Amino acid sequence: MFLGPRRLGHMSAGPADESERRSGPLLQHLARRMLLRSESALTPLGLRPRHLVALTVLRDSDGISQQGLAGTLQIDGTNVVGLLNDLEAAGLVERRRSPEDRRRHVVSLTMAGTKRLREAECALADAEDDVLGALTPDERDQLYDLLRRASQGCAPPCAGAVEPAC
Amino acid sequence: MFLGPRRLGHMSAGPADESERRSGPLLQHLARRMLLRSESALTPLGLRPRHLVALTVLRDSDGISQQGLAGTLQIDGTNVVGLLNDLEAAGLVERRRSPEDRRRHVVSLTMAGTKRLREAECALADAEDDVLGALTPDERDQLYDLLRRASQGCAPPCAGAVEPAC
DNA sequence: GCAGATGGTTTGTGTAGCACCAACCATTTA
DNA sequence: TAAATGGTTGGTGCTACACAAACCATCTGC
Repeated sequence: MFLGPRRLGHMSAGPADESERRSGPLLQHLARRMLLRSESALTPLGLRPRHLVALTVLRDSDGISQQGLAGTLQIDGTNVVGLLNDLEAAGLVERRRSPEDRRRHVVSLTMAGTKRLREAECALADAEDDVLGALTPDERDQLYDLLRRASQGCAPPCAGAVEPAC
Repeated sequence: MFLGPRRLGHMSAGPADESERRSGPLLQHLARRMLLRSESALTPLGLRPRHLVALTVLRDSDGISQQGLAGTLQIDGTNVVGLLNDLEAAGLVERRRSPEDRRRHVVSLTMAGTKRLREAECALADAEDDVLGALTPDERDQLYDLLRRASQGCAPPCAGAVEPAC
């Protein structure tokens, strides 16, 4: 395919120049399409897409506090409680009190959680084929790496911090 | 469905070596982070993130029917009506009756819509810096291209674009 | 021509996933 | 000991949808 990115031409195929190539809307679009397909694929596993997001984040931030998780997921702390209640009731995550500060809960994946996450990822194969069908396997791999790096990049510095200045 | 194991990696964290590298949850995670930041950035332009998604899709599928748009955005037709009402009231899109089938509305960006979309994309710069800060400019470019290609590839078959390439 | 299907619109109802508030306990810090 | 903090619970409200019903204009097949 000739996909001439960022060439200013007569036809308005895409953003006019390179300064406006924003991933945000595309991210949202594809995420929605993926979300809809994920729901049905995850139902047999007793999970919802947001649970999977949490598990995925937890795999990369094991031992995070609930506040840290709230910061990474960018959802209110009270909703994190409910989310973790679900996951803990299913035996997929574990809340232990932090030895350093016994007010804190240290959240981590259990064996069952790791296993379930892997199963869920397998179950998402069809959804991904559907939504990312236009990409070659190699490109999907590339995409995954980029998303993962971006995702990790926005967690560690402020994962457990209270400072909103990051 | 038989899924062979992927190639072995040396990465420590993340999916186990043979695990499936699914972009879905990451996509959703990053889309949410982007969404939250986009909202405030778009408010001064009188737009909401979903409007921007629609405009972005329209730029690539100009002359699509409302049903086609509903299919691409994967939202119910009745909600497309409301979405387009917003955008048309703002003068950003245009609904014309299709000459071939006068039941249809052919939707396209107006000049103002194209311009506003570009402005919005500029306004999203900060949000993107924030969410994709871990990626180099080059990688962001790469990401954009992948997302865009995936997004274009998942248009419903013969959705009714101007150029019926199929 | 006519019946039925189709594209779009309106209205109205329901729901999921959140935010946000207030009260509370356990614990840490000043 | 008082105040701040991490987490929990219960409650309210909002937004972005899905979904259904009724409707008009138009197209299609007989």
